[in-house]
Amino acid sequence: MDTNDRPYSQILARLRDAGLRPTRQRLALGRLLFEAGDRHVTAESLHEQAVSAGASVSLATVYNTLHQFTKAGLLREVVVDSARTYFDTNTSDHHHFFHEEDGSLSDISGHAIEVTGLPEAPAGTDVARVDIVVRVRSSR
Amino acid sequence: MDTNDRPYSQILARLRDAGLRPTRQRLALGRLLFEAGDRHVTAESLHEQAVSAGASVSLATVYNTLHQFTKAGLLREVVVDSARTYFDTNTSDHHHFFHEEDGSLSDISGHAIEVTGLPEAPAGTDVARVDIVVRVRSSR
DNA sequence: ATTCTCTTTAGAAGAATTATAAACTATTGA
DNA sequence: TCAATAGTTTATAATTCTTCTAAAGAGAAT
Ligand SMILES: [Mn+2]
Ligand SMILES: [Mn+2]
Ligand SMILES: [Zn+2]
Ligand SMILES: [Zn+2]
Repeated sequence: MDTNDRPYSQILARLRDAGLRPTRQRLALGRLLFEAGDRHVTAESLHEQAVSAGASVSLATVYNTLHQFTKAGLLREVVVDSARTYFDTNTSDHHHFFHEEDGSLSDISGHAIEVTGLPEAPAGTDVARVDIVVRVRSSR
Repeated sequence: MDTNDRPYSQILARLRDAGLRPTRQRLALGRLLFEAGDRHVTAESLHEQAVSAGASVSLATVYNTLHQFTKAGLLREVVVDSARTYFDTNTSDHHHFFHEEDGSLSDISGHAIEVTGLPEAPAGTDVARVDIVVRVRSSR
């Protein structure tokens, strides 16, 4: 009943709502993902963090969990690099700065953004999403 | 001196300007890429097309050539799918519709597009490019 | 022609991701 | 409580895309 119970129970509730059993692994990954504000992770980076935080979880489970969380709407995928998949804990409408040099992402709120001049979607198709990626590099 | 000489010599000139020897393989790939209007290819798709057009070229050479052409400014990469790399013969400022179902791309001219509300690039960085991907799906 | 440099290629290797199937664990309900 | 059940984890193999290696081949220069 101390203040540390809240995060746990929030994550428990998220797992419950998603129909996922609150296993040791999912709780550990859920805490890493959702207790620290918005995050952009790859399977490898989250696995490393979990292991170095003392959680015993396999890379296969990290992949499974990221995909399950994504299907449950707790995460979304961000495509910015054809070499690896990023997962984003911010599921609201937003866009990204992508640092090509170190592979890091930062959010651009979707509220202020407006795109004008887009043609209609090709005949027979509907727009699923509009993604904007601003690729940046260190100046000098 | 017939009309078929023009495309060849255009591609020869492009290779020459890029400092690339006009080998049988580069000419064949260059013709497939540049004689048919704007194209979006993957290494695999271009290799298949080359082979079925009777050109004898290895997949490794297709990868090499796509990267060399990109470095020379004849192609650009488009990141829309974390599973494979697309190369685009349209090197002008433009954006894309991406059909997630069949992996096809189509161009959105950059001229008409305007994005408002973008924050400044993070401190110490410069914008290298802004990419807009409109993900579409078949309606119904 | 000879030589030099660049290019191609088969095959190995690398990296990210997914599949398999056996061991494990949470949940259920006797 | 305690099986029985269904869901989960994981080591390991497999897959896919891409890059590397090093030897053979081909264009360019002399
Ligand atoms: Mn995936
Ligand atoms: Mn590449
Ligand atoms: Zn984000
Ligand atoms: Zn294009």
